[in-house]
Amino acid sequence: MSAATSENLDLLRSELLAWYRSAARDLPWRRTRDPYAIWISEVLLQQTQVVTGTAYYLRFLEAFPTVQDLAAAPQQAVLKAWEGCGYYARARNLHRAAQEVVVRGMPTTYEGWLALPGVGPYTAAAVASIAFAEPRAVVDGNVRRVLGRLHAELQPSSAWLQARADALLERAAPGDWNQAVMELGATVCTPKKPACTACPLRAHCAAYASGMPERYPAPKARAAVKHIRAVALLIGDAQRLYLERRPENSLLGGLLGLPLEAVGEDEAPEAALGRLEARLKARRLERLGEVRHVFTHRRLDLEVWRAEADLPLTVLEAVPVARVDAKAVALLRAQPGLF
DNA sequence: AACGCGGGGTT
DNA sequence: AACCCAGCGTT
Repeated sequence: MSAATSENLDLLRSELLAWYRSAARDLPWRRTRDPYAIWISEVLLQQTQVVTGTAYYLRFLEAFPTVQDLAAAPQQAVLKAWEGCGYYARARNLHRAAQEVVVRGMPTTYEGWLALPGVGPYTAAAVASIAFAEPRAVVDGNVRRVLGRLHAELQPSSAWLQARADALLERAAPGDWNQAVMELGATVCTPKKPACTACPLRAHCAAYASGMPERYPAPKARAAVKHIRAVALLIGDAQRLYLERRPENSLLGGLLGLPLEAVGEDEAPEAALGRLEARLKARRLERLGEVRHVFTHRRLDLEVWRAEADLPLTVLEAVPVARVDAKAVALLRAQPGLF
């Protein structure tokens, strides 16, 4: 009954592939063989669910149909196309990588892809297998769950996972195989209430045999969400605002956004507000309100003030703006009698 | 090895 | 509110 017995491997592979070929969702990146398009899809889907990533994929490819288009675009335009999708370092790395590809040519191997910025083991294996039929096993969150359950492993290490994935890989059809395992994890072998009765692998699955498939693998421990406070100044109006580039290695680093000042532990917001005014030579007008925004790893309570200062304004529509900034700007539009 | 990173979906 | 999502780069 275990997937570890080698006599079952051929059967397991053919059963999963047959299931995939009949049950696979019709996703846009499965309708192309263009390595560029497949690469874009894989980067977009890093820590982003398929349903969300699909819209961005179509929008991004429309804006930048070829790697030459992407390489030639200003970084600002690339970030604009990425707006709202999060993890903006992905967009910056993608842009840099496109410029490398235009100079040196598109990689055709796992090692070649791995050398590009923003391409790690997962993405390199995905592109190499799907676009170039190289036998490389992917390991992502879906694969982790499927393999963890197949072997009833509570805490699969990344080395263990890669070894199991390598051993299972259908080398004759690596692209379909990799997608098949992920598809199973996304649609059948789900985190909660897995649809084991619909699973082509249940006869091989140790977690299913245990009667409690949901227990495998155990949830990863997560860091507690930190609560932080900051003040922001809105200088300008809802169309044109003063924005500054946040330092790299900070929250929303490298992105244009409202000028912010962190409120220290045991500090009054007033103190941070004073620092912000001094730095920008700005004068506060009125307090517009407070915005609460939850990131993955922290919760930001942002006190928003309208202010005046002699600073260059940016047309908001032309630049990418993170959600938390958009929320703050929305306070302007909600303010009665201002405009 | 652990942490930081954004937003959104599901339960 | 907890947990997860077609991870990667930095430290």
